[in-house]
Amino acid sequence: MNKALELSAQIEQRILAGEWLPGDRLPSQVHLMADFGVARTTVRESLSQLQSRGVLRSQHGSGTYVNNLFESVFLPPLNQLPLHDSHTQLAVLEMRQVLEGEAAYHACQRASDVELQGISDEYQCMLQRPGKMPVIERSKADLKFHMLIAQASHNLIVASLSQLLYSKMFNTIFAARSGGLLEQPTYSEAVHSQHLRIHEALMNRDALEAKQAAEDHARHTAQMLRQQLQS
Amino acid sequence: MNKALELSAQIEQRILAGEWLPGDRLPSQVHLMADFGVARTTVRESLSQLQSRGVLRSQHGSGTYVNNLFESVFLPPLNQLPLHDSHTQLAVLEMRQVLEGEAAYHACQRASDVELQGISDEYQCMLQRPGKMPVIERSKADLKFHMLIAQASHNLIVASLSQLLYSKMFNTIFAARSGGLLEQPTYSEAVHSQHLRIHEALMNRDALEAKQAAEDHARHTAQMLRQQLQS
DNA sequence: ACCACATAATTGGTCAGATGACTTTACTGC
DNA sequence: GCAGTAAAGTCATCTGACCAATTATGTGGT
Repeated sequence: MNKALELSAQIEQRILAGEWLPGDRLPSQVHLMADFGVARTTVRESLSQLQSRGVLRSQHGSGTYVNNLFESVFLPPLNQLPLHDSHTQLAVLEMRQVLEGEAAYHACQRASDVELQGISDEYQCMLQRPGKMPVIERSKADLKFHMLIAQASHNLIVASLSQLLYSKMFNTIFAARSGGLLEQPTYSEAVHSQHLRIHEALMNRDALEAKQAAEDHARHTAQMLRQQLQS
Repeated sequence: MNKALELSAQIEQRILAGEWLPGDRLPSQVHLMADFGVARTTVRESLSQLQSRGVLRSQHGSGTYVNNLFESVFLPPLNQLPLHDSHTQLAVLEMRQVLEGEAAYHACQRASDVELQGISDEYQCMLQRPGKMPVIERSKADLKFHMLIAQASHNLIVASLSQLLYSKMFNTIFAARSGGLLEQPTYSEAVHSQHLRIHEALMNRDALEAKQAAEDHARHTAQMLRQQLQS
C-alpha cells in the first residue's frame, strides 16, 4: 500500500469515526507530515486525492477543511428549495426536532470529556451576559451551543445534516422573521430553562433525559416559529 | 495557469488534434520533462490529472497510453462513502432508526387515503407469497414498503434522506452481508409481526404507536446487522 | 473602538534527485 | 533456433528543499 494512499485512508477513517467533523480544520500539512512521518509532497498527494473525491477542501493560506457529507449529494436540489415556503419550513422544524434529540442522546454516550467541557463553556458564555449581549451575538452563541452538541454525537450523518440545516436553512428562516422572536421575554425565560436542562443532562451523561430535553426545546422553538408564521 | 495544468492542456490538445491517437504510447516522462522544460514531478502531476479524467492510462514499466475516447463515459461512478466502514454503518443504522419513526409518525398525520391504500397494498403484496418469493424480491418489497411510508410523511427532508440512505447505503450494507440475514427464520417471524404492527398503526392513523413500532423495527434490524457485523 | 501595518502560519507550486519495481529488448550460451 | 539472463528503459514512490501566494493574528497608532 502507498504511503499516500495509507495516509488518505487514515484521514478518511478519522473523519468517518467522527474524530474530525465537517467544518473542522485538519492539522497543517507540516503537522501531518511530522505525525505520519512522510514528506510534505506525500501529504499533499494524499490531500489532493481526498479533495478530488470531495471529502476535503483546501483553502490557500488558511488550512484544509472537512467537507459536509451532503455537500455534493444534497446541495444542488437543496439550493433551489423554496425556504419561504411554509411546508419546507415545517419540514425543517420537524427534522430539527428529531436531530436535536438524537444528537443530545449520542453526545451523552460518546462525547469526550474535552468536548463536554467545550459545550459547558459555551453554555456558560451564553449565561454570562444575559441582557447586554446583542441579539445577533446571542443567536450565534445559541447556534454554536447546538452545533457543538451535534458534533459531539460523533455520528457523521447527524453532524453533517445538523450543520446543513442550521447553516443553510435555519438562519434563513430566522432571518425571514427578522429577529422579533429573539427579543420576546418569553423566549429568554423558557429557552433559558430548557438550555439549563439540556446542559444538566449532558453533564450527567443522562442520554434519555438529554434527548427528551433537546426534543422539548426544539418543539418549543418550532411552536413559537409556527405562531409567527401564522401571524 | 499551472505548469501542470498547461502541460495537461497541451497533451490533451495533441490528442484532440489527432497527433497522439488512442492506443498510442506517449513519450516517456523523462522525455516530456525535457520537451516541456519542467520537472518530472510536474509531468507526473499532469499525467495523473489526465488519468483521473480517463484520458490516459499508465502501465508500470511500459509507458503511458492514450485511452479510447469512450472509455471515460463508461467509467464506474465513484463511490463517495466507504460503506464497509463500521462507523459509517453504525451511523446509518442509528439515523435510520430515527427516520423510520419520524416517517411513520407523520405518515399517520398527513398521508392521504390513497397513499395509505398504496402502503396497504404493498403490505398485502409482501404477505401474499410468504415462502415462494425469492429473497431478492422479498427484499425489494420490504424496501418499497418503507419508502412509501417515508414518502407519505410529506416531509421533504425525511423523504429525501430516507431515499438517499436506502438507495445508496442500506442496500450496500445488506448486500455486503450476502443475504444470510434475510433467510433466517427469526427474521421472517419477528420482522413479520413488526410489519404487521406498523401496518396496523398506520391504518388506524395512530401516530405514536406507529412511531414506536417503526423504531422498534429499525432497532431490531440494526441489532441483527450489528450481530452479523461482529461475527 | 477602529484601522493600518508587520509578522507568522499555512497552502500552492516547483525542482532535483534517489531508490525500487516492472517491462522490454538484446545478448549469451547451448 | 531456443531458453535463460543481463541490461536498458520506463514508471512508481518518496524525500528534502525552496519560494510564492494567501490568510490569520497580533501590534501599535489614531
